[in-house]
Amino acid sequence: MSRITFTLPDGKDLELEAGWPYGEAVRTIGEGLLRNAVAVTVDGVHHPLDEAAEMGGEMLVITKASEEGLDTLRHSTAHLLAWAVQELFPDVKFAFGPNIENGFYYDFDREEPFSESDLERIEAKMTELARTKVGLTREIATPERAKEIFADQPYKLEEIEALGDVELSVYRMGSFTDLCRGPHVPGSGEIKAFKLLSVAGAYWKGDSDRPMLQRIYGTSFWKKKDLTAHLEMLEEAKKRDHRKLGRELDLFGIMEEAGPGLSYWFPRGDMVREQIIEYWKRVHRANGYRTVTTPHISQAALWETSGHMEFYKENMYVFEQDDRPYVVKPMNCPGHILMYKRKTRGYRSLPVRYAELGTVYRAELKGTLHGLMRVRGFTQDDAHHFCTPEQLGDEVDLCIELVKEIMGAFGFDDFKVELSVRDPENKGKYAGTDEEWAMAEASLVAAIEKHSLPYTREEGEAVFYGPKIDVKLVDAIGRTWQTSTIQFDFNLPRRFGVTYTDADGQEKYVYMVHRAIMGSLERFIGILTEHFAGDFPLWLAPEQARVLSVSRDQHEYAEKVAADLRAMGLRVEADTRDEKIGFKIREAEVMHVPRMLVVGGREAESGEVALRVRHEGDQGARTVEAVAEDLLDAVRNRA
RNA sequence: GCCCACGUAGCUCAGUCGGUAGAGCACUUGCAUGGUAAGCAAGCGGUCAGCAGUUCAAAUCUGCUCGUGGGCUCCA
Repeated sequence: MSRITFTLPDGKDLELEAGWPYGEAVRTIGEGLLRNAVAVTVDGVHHPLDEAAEMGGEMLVITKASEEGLDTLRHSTAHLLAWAVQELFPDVKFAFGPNIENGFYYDFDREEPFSESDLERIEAKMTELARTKVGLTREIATPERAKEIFADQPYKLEEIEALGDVELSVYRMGSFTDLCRGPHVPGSGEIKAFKLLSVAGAYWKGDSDRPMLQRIYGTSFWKKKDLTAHLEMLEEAKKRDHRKLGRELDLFGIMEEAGPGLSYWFPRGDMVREQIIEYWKRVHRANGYRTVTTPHISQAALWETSGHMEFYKENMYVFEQDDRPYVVKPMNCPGHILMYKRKTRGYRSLPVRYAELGTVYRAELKGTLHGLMRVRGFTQDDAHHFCTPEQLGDEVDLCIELVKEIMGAFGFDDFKVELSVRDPENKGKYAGTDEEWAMAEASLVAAIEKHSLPYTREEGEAVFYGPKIDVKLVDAIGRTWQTSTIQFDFNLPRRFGVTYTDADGQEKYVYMVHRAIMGSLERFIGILTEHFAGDFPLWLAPEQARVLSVSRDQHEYAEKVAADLRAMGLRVEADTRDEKIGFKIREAEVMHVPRMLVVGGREAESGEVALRVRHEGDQGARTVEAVAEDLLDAVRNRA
């Protein structure tokens, strides 16, 4: 018997008798590790633990505790789902079933749509099949052999064809066989805590010209406890849904009569919006930006120059005036460029930074609209930096600084950064020179690293006109939202001839940076609503305090207290209806008013208020001055 | 745009087998002036999203349209 050698990540070598299962190699490292092992990878190829090892190589053990381990479980659960579907609906054709961020899905081709009750049946069948505790075994197949196995599975055959003449791997779990790279858990017995969540349509390979399949989504965990926690998070997200809170708290909404994707801001919501705008403008002016305003419509000629009429037309609202085509602006950049170009610019006057809360309209596909998160009319917190190559680093640095400062003001301090660069294989489809791309990328990396933000590099994810950084934030219940973006543009300066005169007297193209921090104001307020669950901090709350009179005799005093507080710049209303105090408190609580100032006979007498804090309850009597000071303090500290 | 589901009063929802609609809250009015999350009573309010069809009869069945939701796709 020959022996084979595995190299472990720590550099140590491990020997194994050829033909023994990989699990034995893992056992040599440790019994405990074997118990927690899911599968192994040798030279990047996945193998089940009970598979006979034939060749040595670099070995990695996938454990349950790792992210990859959980991904593996979810992928295996997708197979279990497919197996259950195969048992219940033998005529179904199978497409793909990968793990995804919080779970997994599997795409099926079936005439009849799956119903909610089908999901219950499938889930019950999955539980039954998982309990058979069969192993998940791997088999190597040539394309010819794979075509035999999947003779009646057109999607698998298409995939085998696409993969070409390579060694394929096939996984079997009970009577279900799938073309799959793996890895998988050792057996169905590992799959215990899972739940099917929804059915939706999905195109084969995401291509709208290909057949529409039925996608079943689900999630899976090692422990019941973790599944329960995840399902509770989903429940919590439902409770925080900004569409629901927007209606309940009388903040914003979409009017059916007016059309889809168009948001309306009611008095309370508009107040929140105004606080954000005021803060945003203050911060920008303090950081060397000049705020500007550009019109909502302009002649289409402007968008011919920018290239939008050619490449973005289906997303634009185009109409006619004076026999000329006009466009409702989908972006603010051309407007800012015109402003930059209104005078000649020398290198001494750069950088120029124009910022605008510019409302833009885009004809998004109807099916993609979603509350405030995806609308057709929205306000970008847009800015454009025009600078020299030497200034690039500082400009990007400023952008990141502002992202941290502004997001920090709203309580977000956990970010995920993605750097999107060119597809190195396909440089031809991008604007700009190699030199420009290299310099832009270097300045982005330098800025990210200076702020020691962890980031991922996404090859080929850059837009054609330049590399970019996208920042995602993590909210109160752990969800991530993409908000900020910092993008270079090597395209528009050339199209519009945006230049400056350098020290050497030469006219050169400016470097142009687009950036948005909140992204869309509407969407950002939607995110904030969900993040705070409707409990906006005092500086944002539409109504910071409500004075509640206990009985008729204090109505006048209540109005006076409210008026005094308003005079100090606070947002305060008085509830002087002839209702019981319990009723008024309930209404104020339901509307998420952070402070309630109860005034009865005693308080009217002493010139005080009884302070009630939302979520904390009755705090006892306070002077009006003390309450005012406390409120003003909270607003100043943006608490 | 595509697949699936849904659309009943301002809101949340009930409505059986097809027999032209109900509740709670909200609103209006009256009584009650009550001390920390819903006082009592009466009243008003619906072309059952819209249009067409089947039927003696449609909220209910069918088709189309609009809107909403879960996704796909798009985000030059």
